Amino acid sequence: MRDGICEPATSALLLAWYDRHARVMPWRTGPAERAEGQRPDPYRVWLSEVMLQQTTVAAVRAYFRRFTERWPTVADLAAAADADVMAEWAGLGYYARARNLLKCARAVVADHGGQFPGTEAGLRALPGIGPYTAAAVAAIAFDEPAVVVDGNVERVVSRLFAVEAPLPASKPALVALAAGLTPQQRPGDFAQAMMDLGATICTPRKPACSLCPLCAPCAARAAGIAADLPRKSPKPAKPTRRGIAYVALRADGAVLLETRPARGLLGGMLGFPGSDWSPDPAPAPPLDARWTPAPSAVRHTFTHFHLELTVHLAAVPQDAAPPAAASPRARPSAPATCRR
DNA sequence: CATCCGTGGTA
DNA sequence: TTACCAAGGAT
Repeated sequence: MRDGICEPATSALLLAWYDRHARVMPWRTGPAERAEGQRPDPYRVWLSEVMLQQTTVAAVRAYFRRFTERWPTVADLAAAADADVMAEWAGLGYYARARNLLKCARAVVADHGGQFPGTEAGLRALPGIGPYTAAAVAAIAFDEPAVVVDGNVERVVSRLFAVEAPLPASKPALVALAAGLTPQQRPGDFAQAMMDLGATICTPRKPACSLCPLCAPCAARAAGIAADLPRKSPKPAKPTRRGIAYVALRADGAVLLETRPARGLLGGMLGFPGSDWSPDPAPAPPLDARWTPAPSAVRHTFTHFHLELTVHLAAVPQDAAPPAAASPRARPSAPATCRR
């Protein structure tokens, strides 16, 4: 962060708006607490920022509450069993975040005496903390004037300065422009204000420019192209993969699940045994039984491909056991019933 | 640089 | 129904 090139007028406009319109969220400290000089808890800020990576506030709220109730401190989380954390994260997506969450908590306890590093560089060195999260935690929890750039900030800045070059190539230019806006005072509030603005007013489609505190200085608004920015380079189309999932039902209600390999797609999560996912999957039943295919397939779309799963069902006896190597790397789970 | 990695909401 | 989008990081 360099000093001397900020734009006080714009950041002041935004902070004044934030003081009136900041959204209330469980990981934020209220104005009253801050008036008494309290800083946000770095553990809660970090946890919320990791959960919020590519994930909406609405989806995160319940998960954040459950995590902080079950593991109130980073030391509590560091002492948790892997399977408990993965199970608590189930449904939130991007499961590498949960694996790195545990690694990070354990590194904070083992290498930093249970206290999060207070600098951007120190945070950046921890697992699962990249440029965005390091800057966000440094600014919000430690009052460091770090340059916080997420998807919201990219959008706000590209419009404010009418940057027409497409993402992702324009990212460095947008970061430089954001650096010029970032104030030395209240950098954490500024960062959250930019993100609140992007989430509620400077939205991807139909931005509410008439309500925007930065309407006056906004170049895209003046040029009538706010809704067209930021431009983005076209993305390749998603291919379709197919597969077979085997659901073995026991009379007592238990279902056969396996723990997936620790890395890769859905790594470390529980799942049904199944075939590979490819254009032409080979059948791979986990045990001998009278498998009956379900009439219609289950469709799901991941980040980069469509999946069409055919479900095969079978009732199995109480003492049924899959061969030790039913699946090359996955391992059978203890008998389980699904919660969701 | 590009690619891989979920899920739910929305137009 | 489809495509895009959301407080990204690791490799």
